[in-house]
Amino acid sequence: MNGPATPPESLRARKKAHTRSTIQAEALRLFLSQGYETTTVEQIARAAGVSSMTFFRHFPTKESVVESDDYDPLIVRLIERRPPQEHPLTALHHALAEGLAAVYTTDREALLVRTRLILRTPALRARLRENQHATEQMLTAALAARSGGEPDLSLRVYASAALAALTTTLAVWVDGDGEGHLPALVDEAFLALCP
Amino acid sequence: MNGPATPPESLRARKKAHTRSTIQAEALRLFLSQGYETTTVEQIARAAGVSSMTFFRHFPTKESVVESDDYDPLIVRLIERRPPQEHPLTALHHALAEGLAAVYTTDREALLVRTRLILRTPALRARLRENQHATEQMLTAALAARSGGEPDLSLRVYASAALAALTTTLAVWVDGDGEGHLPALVDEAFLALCP
DNA sequence: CTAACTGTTGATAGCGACTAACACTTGGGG
DNA sequence: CCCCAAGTGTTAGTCGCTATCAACAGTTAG
Repeated sequence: MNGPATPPESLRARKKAHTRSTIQAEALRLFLSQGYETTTVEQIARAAGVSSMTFFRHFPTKESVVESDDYDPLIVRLIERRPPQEHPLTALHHALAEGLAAVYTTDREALLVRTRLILRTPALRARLRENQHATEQMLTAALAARSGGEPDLSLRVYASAALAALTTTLAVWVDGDGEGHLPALVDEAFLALCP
Repeated sequence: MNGPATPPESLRARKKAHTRSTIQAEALRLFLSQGYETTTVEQIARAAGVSSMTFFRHFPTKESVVESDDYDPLIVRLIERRPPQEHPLTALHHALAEGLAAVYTTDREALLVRTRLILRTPALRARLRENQHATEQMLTAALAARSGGEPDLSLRVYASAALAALTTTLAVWVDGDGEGHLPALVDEAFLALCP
């Protein structure tokens, strides 16, 4: 049942991956050049040389085409690596800062462009918050596992507040057109939250 | 331009208000009995004895029919009443707690039912988060006005973190089917955030 | 090497949220 | 009493998204 009869190197898989990335690239290009709302799925599909049907076969919704890859597992691992007696907010601070720093140093420009698009498009912003809801529960679980306690109200508050602080920091960074040093802004945000 | 030629007591205005509240009531009833996604605007309109067009004349979207009335002005006023030297998070804590307590004591059951519906419906949750984005900016501005400072990163972090904590508290309250004492939960949440 | 199998795609049809254009009814003011 | 405008219904349309069916190409078994 689960045995992959087609190894990931097969021609079929490569073709599929190519179609997918073409759609994603064309979508981003169109969104940035003419706006998200005014771009139709039909246009994206045409630009990628496929039919609208194929678009939805690769992406469940129009919004999902611009979603970031899942950093959740990375963050969870970073949290579990923090010392157990460390305050939850401090642990979140360091784990999130570390994870973001990795993206910042390698993909700064892409991060700026995509974050700007997301934060300035209501539909994408809503989707982002929805993803954060899932991330929040992962963070809560990771915090509970680290300290050996239960995922109670305080841990959930820490997780949601930390994500809110991170998003706000990204918003400030984008508002300043990426002028400031993002890691420093993150530190400033968490410094305010847990002095 | 803005002069209300028709006083709010006119028959026309009363009819309009009546239609609006009928739509809202029927929508809520249908959402609770058969779910949000599976309820169509057409059904709501029929149940309210109007056409689908009329629905959209009163509410811009299907989601907006279940939106809470705007508590933002109330909260802003409560914030401005806090002593200027008080820590921003503490000021937000008391202002939000006070505002919520008013609703809690008078409309506890309605608050529970509506919050449950919103938090368990992805589309409504997204809309809630989108509203919070606007609320966040109002809170930031109110904090800045109170302290006479600028709406900088730290104030924005406080506002977003406080709203996240409040939402998380409501989620925990709803998960426990409204068993706990909501104001106590709010205090517990903010106690964790600013000890 | 061929035949059966499986995954990717396209065309068509359709639903539901939402909008625009036009005509009709009705309450309110002169 | 009559004209205006607010409120509504009808119709037709766009767009996101889904379901169904058929065609075709890559993969694998015999």
